[in-house]
Amino acid sequence: MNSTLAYLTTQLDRAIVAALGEDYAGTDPLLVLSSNPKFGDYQANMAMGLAKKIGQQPRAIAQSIVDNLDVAAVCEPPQIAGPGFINFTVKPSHLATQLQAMQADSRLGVPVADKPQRVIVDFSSPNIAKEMHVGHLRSTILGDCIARVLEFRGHDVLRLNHVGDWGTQFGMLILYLREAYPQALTTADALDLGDIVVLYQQAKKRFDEDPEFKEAARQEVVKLQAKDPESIKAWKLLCEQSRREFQVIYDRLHVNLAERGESFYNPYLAAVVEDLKVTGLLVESDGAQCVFVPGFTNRDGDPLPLIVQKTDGGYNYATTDLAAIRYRIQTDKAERIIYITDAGQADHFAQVFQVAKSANWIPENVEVSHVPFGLVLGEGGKKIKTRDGESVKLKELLDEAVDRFRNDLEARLVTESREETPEFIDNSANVVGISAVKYSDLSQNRTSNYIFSFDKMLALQGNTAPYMMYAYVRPQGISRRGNIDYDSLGDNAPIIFTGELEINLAKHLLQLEPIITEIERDLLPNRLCQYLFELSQKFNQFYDDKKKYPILEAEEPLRTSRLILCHLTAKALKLGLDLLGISVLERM
RNA sequence: GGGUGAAUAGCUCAGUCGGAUAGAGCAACUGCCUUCUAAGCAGUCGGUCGGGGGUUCAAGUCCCUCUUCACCCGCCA
Repeated sequence: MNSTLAYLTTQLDRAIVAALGEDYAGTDPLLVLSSNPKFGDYQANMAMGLAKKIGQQPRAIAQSIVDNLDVAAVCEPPQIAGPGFINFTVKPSHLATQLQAMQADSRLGVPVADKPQRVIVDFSSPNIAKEMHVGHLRSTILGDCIARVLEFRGHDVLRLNHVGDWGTQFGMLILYLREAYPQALTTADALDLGDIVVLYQQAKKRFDEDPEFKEAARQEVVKLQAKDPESIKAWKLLCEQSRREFQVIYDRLHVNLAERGESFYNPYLAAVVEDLKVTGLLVESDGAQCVFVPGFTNRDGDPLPLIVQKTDGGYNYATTDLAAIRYRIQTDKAERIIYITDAGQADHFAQVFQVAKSANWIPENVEVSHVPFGLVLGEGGKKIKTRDGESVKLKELLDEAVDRFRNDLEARLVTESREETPEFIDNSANVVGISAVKYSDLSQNRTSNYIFSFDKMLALQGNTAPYMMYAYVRPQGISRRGNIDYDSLGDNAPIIFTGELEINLAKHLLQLEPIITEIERDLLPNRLCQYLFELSQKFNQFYDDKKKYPILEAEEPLRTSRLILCHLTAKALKLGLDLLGISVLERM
């Protein structure tokens, strides 16, 4: 908790006891950030709720609490307003003290978690023998951001890529390749991944239409599961080729994660079914081994099973997910497991978690959560597709963002008569293009569907990556222009406020810590984006009023004070963007 | 049919534990560069928070109901 908030909570608790008696000790003061700056910085809302209980007017209750309240070390005298709100305004002297502490702290006042946890973030998870497409974007970007926030807070994070590298799909692909292009099964890189994807689609069509092919594909899966050397060799070739292609994308996105695909859990699948049998949860239904848990029904209203072993003896993804939960808890010692997949899988995960709980596989101290996200849609809210109706490849989407920004930049350089090297243009386009794609996704509440728009994400104004990156470039420009080494400004220089815009900026800087701990809990990166956007706006307002707030031209000690505000803003923006997985540029 | 989620300004979206007069950005219009990058800033315009009921001192937020949309619903993942 933010130290100001903690202080006010403590003092309010004392005042409540002094005013209303020991019975009211521990009453939640309902202390929150003010809804409107004109009401100050914080407001306590408990007086209205206490009114009926105590039988007094809420304003009278608020008054008696304020009469017993001592917050003079931090705040101006509290004000009672409206029906009984208690409003607090933080003293500039306290802001200055806190900013100095922030300046002296390499973590900008964001402490390491009290109890670091072993956390697994399961994200990205593309399928082998398919190309990464727009559908993998959100999981990859959100997962990376969430992992970064947890890592920054000192948690021991294991980032896992649960790739689809097993199952029915491989039977049909291997079978089809044997007919259509047998070299692909024995020779590395005999086909481009793109061709394999096309062949996969043909195989899938055949699988759906031709019962004989379907049965033969099942036999191929059996061979693969039985570790038939030829099948295993083909499987490994396909996985290796896909893995290299995925890595190209991850490198471009600066995303790190460890591949641990579905096949990893194969040795543990039989035990899952066996243990479910022992616990008495396993039921045979239409030849399949199932678990029924309450609350899940099918379209006829009958109980919906979680099938853990198919009629043909094979296992499916539910079995793999159960085995993965067990492995992650028992072997990886995870205390928090986070699955970042689309909202369409919510029912599946709810069911899998429920089964795991029923089987007592999830101890009290372990939290398992599905972090769902909405679909990526094209403009107009329709499914995003190419002209041919195919899903858009991630590579092409990133290329287009980079190209569009490069064109914008080059046009701007011409109109501004600026000369920049090809390396500068190239690097800027790459960093801004990729950042724009990431930021536009992260800046929306992940739970809703997201309309993908190059024009909006690359816009130079508004809540976009370019705007934020530009806000960072400005304080960096000041340090260059003034030959200032921000790091040698020292930790003890006085912070002086001469106006409202400076104070607004200072107050916002100090909200970094509560925002980050909030995201650690709620896993909603858009809150961080909102914070950074507002920080950028507040800095720009301060920066823009050159007459009232000169920086390099100011007299000491004001000059150093303002340079510290610039430095803190730059550091907060850089840290915040880094937690989003976005790099900054020193010059744009 | 059942389940889940959504519906807020012309468009794209925020809205924290229920708190004061519902906020941004875009678009449209108006101002501001001799001076740290104007990729910026200031301002104007724009709302029955899908409809109806309820709970509450207080509802965009909680409950019920209706409408519309999206996604999911036995051996794919």
